[in-house]
Amino acid sequence: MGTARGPQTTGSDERNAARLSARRAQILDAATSVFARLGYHGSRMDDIVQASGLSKGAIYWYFKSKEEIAVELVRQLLHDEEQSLAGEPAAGGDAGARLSAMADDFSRSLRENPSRAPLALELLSLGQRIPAIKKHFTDYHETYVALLSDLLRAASGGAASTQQIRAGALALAAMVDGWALHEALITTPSGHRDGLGEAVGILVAGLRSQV
Amino acid sequence: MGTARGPQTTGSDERNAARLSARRAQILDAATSVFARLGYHGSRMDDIVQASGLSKGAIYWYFKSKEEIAVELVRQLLHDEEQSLAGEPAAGGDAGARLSAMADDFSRSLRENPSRAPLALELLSLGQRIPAIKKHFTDYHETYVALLSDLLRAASGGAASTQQIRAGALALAAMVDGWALHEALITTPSGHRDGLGEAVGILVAGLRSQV
Amino acid sequence: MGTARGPQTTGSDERNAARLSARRAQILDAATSVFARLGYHGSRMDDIVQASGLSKGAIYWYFKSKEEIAVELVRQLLHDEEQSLAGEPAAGGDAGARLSAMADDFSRSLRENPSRAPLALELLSLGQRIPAIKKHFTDYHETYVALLSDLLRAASGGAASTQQIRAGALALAAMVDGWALHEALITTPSGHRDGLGEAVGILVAGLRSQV
Amino acid sequence: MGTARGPQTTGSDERNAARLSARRAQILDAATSVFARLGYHGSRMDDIVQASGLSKGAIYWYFKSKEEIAVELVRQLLHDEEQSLAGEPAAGGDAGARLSAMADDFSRSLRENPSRAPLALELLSLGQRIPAIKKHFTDYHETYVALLSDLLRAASGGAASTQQIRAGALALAAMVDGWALHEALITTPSGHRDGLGEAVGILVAGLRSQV
DNA sequence: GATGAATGAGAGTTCATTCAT
DNA sequence: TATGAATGAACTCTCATTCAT
Repeated sequence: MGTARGPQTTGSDERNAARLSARRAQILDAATSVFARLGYHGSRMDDIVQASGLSKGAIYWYFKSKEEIAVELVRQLLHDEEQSLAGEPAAGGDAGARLSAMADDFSRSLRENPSRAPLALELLSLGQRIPAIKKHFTDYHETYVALLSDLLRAASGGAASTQQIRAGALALAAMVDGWALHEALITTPSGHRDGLGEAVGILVAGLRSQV
Repeated sequence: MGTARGPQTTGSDERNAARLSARRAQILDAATSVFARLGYHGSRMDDIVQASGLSKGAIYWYFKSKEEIAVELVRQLLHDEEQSLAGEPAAGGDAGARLSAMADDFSRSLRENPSRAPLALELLSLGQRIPAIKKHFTDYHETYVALLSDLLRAASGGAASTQQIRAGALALAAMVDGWALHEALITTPSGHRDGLGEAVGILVAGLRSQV
Repeated sequence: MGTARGPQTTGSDERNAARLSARRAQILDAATSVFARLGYHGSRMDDIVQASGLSKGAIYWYFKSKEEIAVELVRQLLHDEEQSLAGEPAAGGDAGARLSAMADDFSRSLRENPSRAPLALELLSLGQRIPAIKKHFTDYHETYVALLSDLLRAASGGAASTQQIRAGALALAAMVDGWALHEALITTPSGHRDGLGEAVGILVAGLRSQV
Repeated sequence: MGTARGPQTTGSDERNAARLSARRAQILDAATSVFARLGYHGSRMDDIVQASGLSKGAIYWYFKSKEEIAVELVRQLLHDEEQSLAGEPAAGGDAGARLSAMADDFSRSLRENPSRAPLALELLSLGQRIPAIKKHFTDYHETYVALLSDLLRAASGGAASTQQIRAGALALAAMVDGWALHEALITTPSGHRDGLGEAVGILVAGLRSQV
């Protein structure tokens, strides 16, 4: 009688599961481009409907609200980010060089995907009102800072104190997010590309020089 | 003369000018606290009405739209910020120490005024859809980076190249804004207060150590 | 497909088309009575909502604005009017008698539908600010004058010049609309019903008597 | 103590009376042009304020509401009209010719003062919701029809019945107002100027030809 | 008398969400 | 499952009117 209120896992063979995640991905893709273009508050559900090629009802079948779409979007973006972070330390080699490389990678990805920074800023500011989003960012931040700490410790060659390592890691994390923020918001004719890796190098050198 | 829309500048003696700016300040103060608490999109004009103690009509007498309030708010905040920046270089002394001091000041002000970072993040993200706001941030950024460059040049004792100086200044600016962003968004039980000044010191040391 | 705004024409079988025009008719009927009663500017969307038995959202699903409702109302009223005009000349017989009959019909319809003249006046005056409405009236007027010219030519038995025919047709059209206007606006205790047909007869006689 | 609620006649010497009517005229002039341009509902009190060169308070000192301005405007326009009508019959001569002349005068005045017809239509439609305006139009109409009846009686040379005279007069009045209405609303490339006088001539001829 | 800042009820419109089919 | 028509609370902004000065 009653119609269930979301995607059914009951009696779900693999077909169902596949469709389910395909649909959700379809919706999240649409939301990604729409949010990046119009911002969360500037986007109407109808925009997502149109961009996804699905119907309004379908959207609400797979997500219970606009907010839930944003939350899931953040979860997925940060999950992917953590995945690629997880691959990082596996690669051996000079820690300082790896930090610089990570910075350059990040810098390049901002340039290659121009909607990334704007979207991130949009979602970041959403975090202030949506606890689930805030939690995801906080969790990711923790992981990220831990990784940076490890790399900084290795890169500083034992010259820096634990407190300095922590300060450096927090500063690096802030620098990276701040860089993205400026990328999204500041229009510079000259452009400030490619300086991030260099800055990381300088900071590492500073840590190393501590007596 | 005719009363068209908004406060009259015609025949304005000092009384009028005083009332005008008092009213605008009253409204901007209200908007500041409301935006900080609820966010721009979460704030209704009625919230500002209530917080200001004025009537709806009065708000629209002094500002033509909600957006204009936000723009003026940003303009004023950044104007004040530039003013206090302008006082900085006047003080002589060690440039490196001054940079650290600025960082600590900033860090402390975030702590003492807990709504500052959230409000900033909110307004920052507005900049993506409101060109006038974006322009204000861009202009401020330019000034800020120029100041940081001067200080870094002095602090590095000639050891760093122009390019390194620039990268460092951009990195510092990013670090500061990113720090505020994390302050607004990341809930850490331990807290990461007071690390900013230290991080700046490390970065300066790094610049100095460049051969 | 996407649900953007307004009823879908995509995949519309007859059911859909039927519902669509039923709903629009429902809204236009409501608007007709509300506009007649309160005038366009005196009517609130909520009045139409209430009169239609639909919700506010439904109204805006079928019409994008209050103005569009008025435009469509005019379009439909004049379309119907043209339809009944089109039937006129088909009937043979004495042209003069037919003109008088048309006048009497018009006169009677004003009496039988007391809200017709007030509504017409309301919409007429809207035409001054809404170009689409003005266009509809202009087009209708052209058709109407052409028909009157044909009838007058036939009725005058060749006695009148082309210029006189045209002047007479314009005068007749003006007389008819002016009659409605007075019906809507002038409160005469005696009433001036039934004089229109007679007046038309006099004018025709005048045309015939031209040497 | 208490401030009176309108222009004072107390202690009024002629100076006061003169100022009073000058001010009211100033306001009515402004309202005339503003209403003609924007329509009654499209005009804001601020528009009248601006056009009059007075202050908002002054407007409300001389008129108690926007509606009262419209009412007084109609009263004055129709009063002037009646005045010039009153001069008409004084001039002797052929009644038919005089009717045609009146029509031509009217036609010319519409052409020379292009805002007249639009303004009239606007005020006419206001009459439907503002009883005082309706009353003014009704009274004027009565006077006008009486005059037309007199002229038609004289012009018809006794050939027409009282009923025919009355129908003719009502028809003429309708024709004239309808003509103005079309002037305001219908955009014809060819233009239909100068046909009104001719049409009146035809109608008179028709009355004369009645046996 | 005159000014224009201030009021606040209410207008048209939007849009996240629901639900009959 | 899927659709898109329907809902209605809530929004920003307007503007006739008032009143302290």
